[in-house]
Amino acid sequence: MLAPIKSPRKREALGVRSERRVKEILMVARQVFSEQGYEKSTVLEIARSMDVSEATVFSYFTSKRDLCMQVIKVWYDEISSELEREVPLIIGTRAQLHFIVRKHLATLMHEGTGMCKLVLSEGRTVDEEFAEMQADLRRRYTAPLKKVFSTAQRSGEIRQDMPLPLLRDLVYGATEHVLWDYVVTNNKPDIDTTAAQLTDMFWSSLVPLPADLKKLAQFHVEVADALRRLDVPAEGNARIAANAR
Amino acid sequence: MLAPIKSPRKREALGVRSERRVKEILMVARQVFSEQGYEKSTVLEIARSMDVSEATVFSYFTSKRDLCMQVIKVWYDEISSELEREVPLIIGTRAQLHFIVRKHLATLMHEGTGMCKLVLSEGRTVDEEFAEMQADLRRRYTAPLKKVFSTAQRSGEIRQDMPLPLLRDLVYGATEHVLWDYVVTNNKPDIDTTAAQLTDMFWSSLVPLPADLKKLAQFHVEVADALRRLDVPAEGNARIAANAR
Amino acid sequence: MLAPIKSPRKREALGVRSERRVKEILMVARQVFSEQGYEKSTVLEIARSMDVSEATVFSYFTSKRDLCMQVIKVWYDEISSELEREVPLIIGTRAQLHFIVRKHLATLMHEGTGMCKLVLSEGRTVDEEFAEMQADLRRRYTAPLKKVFSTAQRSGEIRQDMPLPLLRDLVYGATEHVLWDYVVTNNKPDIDTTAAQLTDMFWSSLVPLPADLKKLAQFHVEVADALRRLDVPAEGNARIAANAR
Amino acid sequence: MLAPIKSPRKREALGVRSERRVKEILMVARQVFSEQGYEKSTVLEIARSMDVSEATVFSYFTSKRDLCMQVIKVWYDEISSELEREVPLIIGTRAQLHFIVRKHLATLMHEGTGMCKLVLSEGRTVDEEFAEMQADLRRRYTAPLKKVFSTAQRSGEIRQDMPLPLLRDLVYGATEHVLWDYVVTNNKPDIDTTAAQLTDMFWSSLVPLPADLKKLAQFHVEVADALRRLDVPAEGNARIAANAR
DNA sequence: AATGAATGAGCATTCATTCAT
DNA sequence: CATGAATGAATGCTCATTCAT
Repeated sequence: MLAPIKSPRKREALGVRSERRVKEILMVARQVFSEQGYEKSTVLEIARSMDVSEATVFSYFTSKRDLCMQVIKVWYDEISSELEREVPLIIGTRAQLHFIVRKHLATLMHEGTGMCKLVLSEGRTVDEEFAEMQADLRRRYTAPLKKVFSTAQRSGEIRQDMPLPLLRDLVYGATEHVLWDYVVTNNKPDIDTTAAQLTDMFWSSLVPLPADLKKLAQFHVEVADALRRLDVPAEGNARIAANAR
Repeated sequence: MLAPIKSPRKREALGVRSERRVKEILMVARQVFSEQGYEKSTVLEIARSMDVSEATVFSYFTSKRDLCMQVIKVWYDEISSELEREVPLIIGTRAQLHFIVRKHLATLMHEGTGMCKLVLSEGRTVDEEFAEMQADLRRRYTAPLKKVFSTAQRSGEIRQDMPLPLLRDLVYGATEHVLWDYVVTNNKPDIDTTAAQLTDMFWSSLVPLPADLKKLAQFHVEVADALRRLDVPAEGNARIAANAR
Repeated sequence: MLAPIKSPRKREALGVRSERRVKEILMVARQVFSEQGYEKSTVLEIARSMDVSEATVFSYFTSKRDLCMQVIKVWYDEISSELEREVPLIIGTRAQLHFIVRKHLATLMHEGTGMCKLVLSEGRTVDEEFAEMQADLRRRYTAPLKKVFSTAQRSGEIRQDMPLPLLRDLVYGATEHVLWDYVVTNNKPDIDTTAAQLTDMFWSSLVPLPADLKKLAQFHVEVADALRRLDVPAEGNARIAANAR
Repeated sequence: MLAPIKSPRKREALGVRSERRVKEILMVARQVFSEQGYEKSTVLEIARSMDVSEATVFSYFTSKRDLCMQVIKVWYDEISSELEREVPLIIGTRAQLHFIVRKHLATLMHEGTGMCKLVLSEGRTVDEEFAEMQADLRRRYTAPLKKVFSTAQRSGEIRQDMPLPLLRDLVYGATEHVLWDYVVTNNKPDIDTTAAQLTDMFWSSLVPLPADLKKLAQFHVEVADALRRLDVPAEGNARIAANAR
């Protein structure tokens, strides 16, 4: 099932000079793709941006899609490596979660809305052929968080009644939604604040609620509800609720 | 005398037959767009799928983009209407949240991965010109949840220290990430289970965690007392655990 | 060789009401064609301008080209009729020439650059099939001038050593070139002045120069030339030349 | 960041091979355009006529209109250059006029009715965007005649009571009307005869008609006298006819 | 190693024209 | 008589991709 990669003979014999070229092209391509999006970018434009002919680009990458995927791959590889190196240095599940969330936000926002779009949206469109590669990249990228979570689950630090993928969806979904908001509205949120708030909420979701507290909270909700139904302003309750964090 | 915008063929005063046609085209277009994505779909294919000429399609919609936007708009309008009608019938914030999450999951998964892709990914790509319309649709669509949350915040039922947009990002982000997982892996998760789990986690994030749990206990005692005075037997024993952050 | 006119059965049985319709359409079409030019005009626009469907237009005219040709024909017929009626009322060859030139200028400039363009340029483009009709219209249109000239030639009032068509080319060519200038630059020249000037020049060309005067003029030219070659400023000659009308 | 105008493929740094191609395309395009007219010609046909793909043509010219304009421009440039070089070599205003008229006739008739149509009719239609360029070409093309006339006017050799543009309209208008006749009737007139006749008529229009012919006679007498004093025998008998308006 | 040149395959969009009702 | 609806047939233009040099 592996995409039958048209083995580019040329790629084999790449010397040092060539490696540099590849990186150069990837850099420019990242720039162009993230500015215009995949469909609107043209190989010509990429080539021209580095004073090279289209043909040259095609001698290093088999296709436009290939090039785009490499761009995305580079991005994922970079941040994945960093995560793999840095996360283990953090102590404490919550702190690790916070670190990952913050990093995700920060990295994607760093280059403006461009990479956001590319990784979050365009990357998704670019064809089935690369679906597997995408999945692999994504898997590696989310592995650190997954590891954090599975360890924490095993130790009972976080709730065990939720499937791991769902926890991942919670974290990345919410975080990326924030990023997408940024893309659409172009309002750059404060990274630190947002990361803290997100982590806070995630943590609330993750932490195992002791049965009693849970019951208590539920009770609180129900009473408040009942009061509301009686048209009695539940001022008192509201005040109780208003002092968290 | 300014360049007279050549209005598309007819479009006004649609007869009954025409209305049917419009709907027919929208249906087929939804199908095609959701299967292939916007860029890879061609108007020709849409036309052929309904044994009609390309020109016919263009006599009902001014452009390919117009058509696609209408498709997306119809989808949003439908589900938005339903939400606006149904959510108020639900009693209780948590139940409303659950309803919305479940509905979101169910609706988008209902037609296979197609509409997921279209709404979640393509919908995001299709051009600046429609950005505003997209935003409007989205705004209306998320309005019910927003209202639920803002009401609940005002009453103190959910925490007030989180900005509304972030709460929305939490809910829609996580939910849509689950959906996207479905798109990528093609593993359809169980809707009810997932909705329940997500809601559970969201609720944990949303519920106000009183910093001073003693206050909560005190509240319990007082309410129990009050109830006793009303001859209503109160249940629930408040043993307080101290692990909330 | 006559263009096999697709006999429009409909046209035969046209009642009075229909005649009115035909005229109505022709009016609107003239408007549209002259504003936008043939290629850029659409039947749809013409139809809409009179709140009728495209199909209706086509039930009165076999094709867009037909319609355009009718528009041009109407224009030619109108002005031809007028010329045929009015020219004979004028007395004197020169006055008749002046009248025709002035009328040509005035009529074509009357409706702005639109009809100029249509009659002078678009009319020429619209297809070989109608070439003959065009030629006929043109022939009838130029007939009055031709008659004036042939009469004057026979009587010896104007020179007989020039072929009639060339005289016609002289008059219409120059006049229409003036009109075209107007189309291009959009500077409307004064009709009376221009007509007078053109007629003046035409008349000089037409009038038979008595051999002696001709020789004299030629002599004048040669002497002036010779003087110039000697670098002697021919002030005297210039002064002599400067007092004509 | 303004919408970056996607420059057409190459176009800069044309190699030797390319230059040849450009000329080749221009030649074929001239052929096609002049045979069919702008609107009816298709780039495809031009491409096929030279066994090249449509895309190739578009890689040398940004658009169909661009191509057509280049064709027209080349024609104008060629003849303009020739005129600029040749006219100054001619001695005598009348001879220069004759030369220009003859050249205009000859050049346009040389390639059959094709270039006539293109330059005389299509050239006028092809869009506002190129209006200015057209005007420039035309200006340069008519400049030699204009110069001849303005010099002759200043020296008093031709009448000064007519605006230069009108003189130009007279000459080019009549000449082009002759050409258009050729286009319509396909009867090729004899170039030399026609040029001579036209020039003759033009000259009659241009020559200053002294209001007081006596002055002219007097001038003749004086010059004759002067000549006699130089022992140069003067010919020409001044018998003055009185029919100049 | 680099590229100039060429192109195949598309693709959205327009409109005159037809015809059943 | 009028027309709503449908469409066939073009057409200009774009770009990823190939390949000889």
